[in-house]
Amino acid sequence: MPRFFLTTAIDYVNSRPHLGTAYEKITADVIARFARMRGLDTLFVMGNDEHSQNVFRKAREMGLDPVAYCDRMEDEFRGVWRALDISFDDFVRTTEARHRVAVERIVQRMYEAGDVYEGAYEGWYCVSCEAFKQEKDLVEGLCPVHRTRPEWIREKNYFFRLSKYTQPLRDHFAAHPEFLQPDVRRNEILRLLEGGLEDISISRAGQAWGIALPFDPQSVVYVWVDALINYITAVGYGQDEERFRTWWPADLHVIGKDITRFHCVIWPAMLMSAGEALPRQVYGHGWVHFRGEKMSKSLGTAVEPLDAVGKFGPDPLRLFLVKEIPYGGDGDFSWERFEERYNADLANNLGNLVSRVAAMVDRYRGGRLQARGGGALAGLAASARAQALDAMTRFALHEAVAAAYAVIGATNEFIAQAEPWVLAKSPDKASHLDEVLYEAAEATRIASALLWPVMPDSVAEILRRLGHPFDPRAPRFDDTQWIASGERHVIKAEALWPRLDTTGATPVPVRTSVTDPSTPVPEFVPGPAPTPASAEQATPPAIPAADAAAAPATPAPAPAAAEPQAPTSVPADDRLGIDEFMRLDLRVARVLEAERVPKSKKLVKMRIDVGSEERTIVAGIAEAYEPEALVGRTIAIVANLKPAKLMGIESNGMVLAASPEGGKPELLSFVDPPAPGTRIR
RNA sequence: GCCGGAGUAGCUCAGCCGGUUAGAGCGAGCGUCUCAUAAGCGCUAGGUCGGCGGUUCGAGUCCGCCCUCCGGCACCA
Repeated sequence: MPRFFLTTAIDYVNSRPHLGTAYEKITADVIARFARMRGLDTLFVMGNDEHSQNVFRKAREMGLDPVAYCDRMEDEFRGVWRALDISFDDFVRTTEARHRVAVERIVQRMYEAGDVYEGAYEGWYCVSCEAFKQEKDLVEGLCPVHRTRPEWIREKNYFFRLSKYTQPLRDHFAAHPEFLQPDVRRNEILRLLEGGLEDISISRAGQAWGIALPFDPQSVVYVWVDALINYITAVGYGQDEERFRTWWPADLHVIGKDITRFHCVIWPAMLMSAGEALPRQVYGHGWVHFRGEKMSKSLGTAVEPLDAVGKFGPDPLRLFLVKEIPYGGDGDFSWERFEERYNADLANNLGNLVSRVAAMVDRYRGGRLQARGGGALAGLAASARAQALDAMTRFALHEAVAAAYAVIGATNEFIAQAEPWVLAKSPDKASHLDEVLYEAAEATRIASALLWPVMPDSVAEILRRLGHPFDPRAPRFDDTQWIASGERHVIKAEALWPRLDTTGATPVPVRTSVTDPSTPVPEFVPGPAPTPASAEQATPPAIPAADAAAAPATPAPAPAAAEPQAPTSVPADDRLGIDEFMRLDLRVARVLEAERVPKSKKLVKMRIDVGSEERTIVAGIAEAYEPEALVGRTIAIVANLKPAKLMGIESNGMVLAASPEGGKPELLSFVDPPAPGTRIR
């Protein structure tokens, strides 16, 4: 039997699952279920990413053994996946023994291939980001993302010769245009490859939480690298050769668009180095925004999927996410929109159709129907079936759903035209009524069956009512064909999806989840599988030796920015002493001249008066301020910063401005401007 | 700034290799049946297809320039 092996990104355990994470799992689940329907021997794997320093820390804070903490989180994740009806077959935890074996094996192979070499790294390291920072990445000596002081570390690192695989990767992309989809993401990677790749660090020294390098037990595999390997762990790499040969390479890695680089550059290069085949395809889905905004836990907009699921079960949410968001692009979720779609798609259309068909068959024929060939609707159902199949092979999940809905709409029209209630009044139309009823029922059944991968539970119920249930454990795509023989016993039952009152008079049962204040916001969320919604505009932390080209390929803990920690809740041990604060030389300054830095988007070069002297300072505020408007203005600066070059201009100091997440900076200003040079403290 | 994508009815979007009166769904308005969850069905949107110019017998549909938005990268010290 043909096989189909797909995976989703594994999740960073410190960050609870939310709508964005759920979206990835749901769409992957739809793909997996469809594959099973088509008779493919399907293996669908997910998992948790646990070897993060933050996980270790968090566990300690809670007074737990790290593994015990991860056990707890696993339960939580599994609980959510269960509630969402995600049919994964295996769940890989990176702390499992089988994963350690796989990691050791592939790293050893890479080492033996001569692709791993020893080097030293010295520099800043932000524990929260779990990434190296270059001096230029720091703001006021702090990690720009976490506002925490990075550690200066000096350690032995092992590097992977990623550079060596630049050309092989280019060739692979050229030979396999389908390797990375959708095209937008593919273009980005192609461009990255054009620029060439740099080697990357794949280890950390002096840490216990992680998997030791087989050739140097003092070092641990860098968490991002560790995480990617889960895909082969799942199929027995290093443990069960036969199983591995049976399933690898994976047919599809479903991931968020922010981590395409890891999956389309680093991961394939690792596999090439180890002499293994590359996954056939990687699909980078988009984000699910909330009311047009990126989701943010601290803003209370990280929608808890369970909120929707709690009231309606998983299917309405699953349908919404799959039907409303063209797969591959970003989408938007709002409760208003959700309710609108619920009423239109489920209550008014599919649900009502099932009700009216069942009611008529029950009333006019005692629930009995004789199967027979169909008319125009049968033709439409057949073409919808073909369209759905075609759409699914392109991962155009929304199109597949639309095809099924075309049949639902047509069936409603058909009923209105045929007017079974009129036929029922004339005994001589009995035969015609039989035909009409069956045609409507069968078209409804087919449309529903096509939706099974999206709404497995609801569809199973619909099929039961329509008298031709299929085994939910072994649904068959063949069942979406018109059945012309046999007898049906149709069951009339209560409404599947009662209409929601959206007039506003009645509070809707669903609500927006606001992060439970008692739940500490995770410090940070790296992990190879940052959830889409949480991966906002984070700055990819650089891996040592990696800059220009490689930096982008660096495991960018995008989520960092996604979880803007409540600014007030600074961990106690990260607070500063007054002496430390006093080291900052904050001064009042006056802008003498200001001009935009040519060819830059946000830089403004200013000549400022700091009382004792004049100096040049460059600030990234061009998007918020016109240079002319700055002249004469009194601002606040950090005066004792080391000089830095920006676009070739040396900047001596930094202007202070409020910088909202994703918004424009607002300069600090004074109601009654003090003299330039005045100390601020 | 560079690269890529997008800009079509109130909303969300289809419109392939250029060709009759530019479409769908939702919302809204009107009408209507009554099997059904006050659901369904029908009709209604007169939209400069972002703007300007060009190619062509003919252009949302191709070319050039411009504007706006999004994403990635390059500078947010």
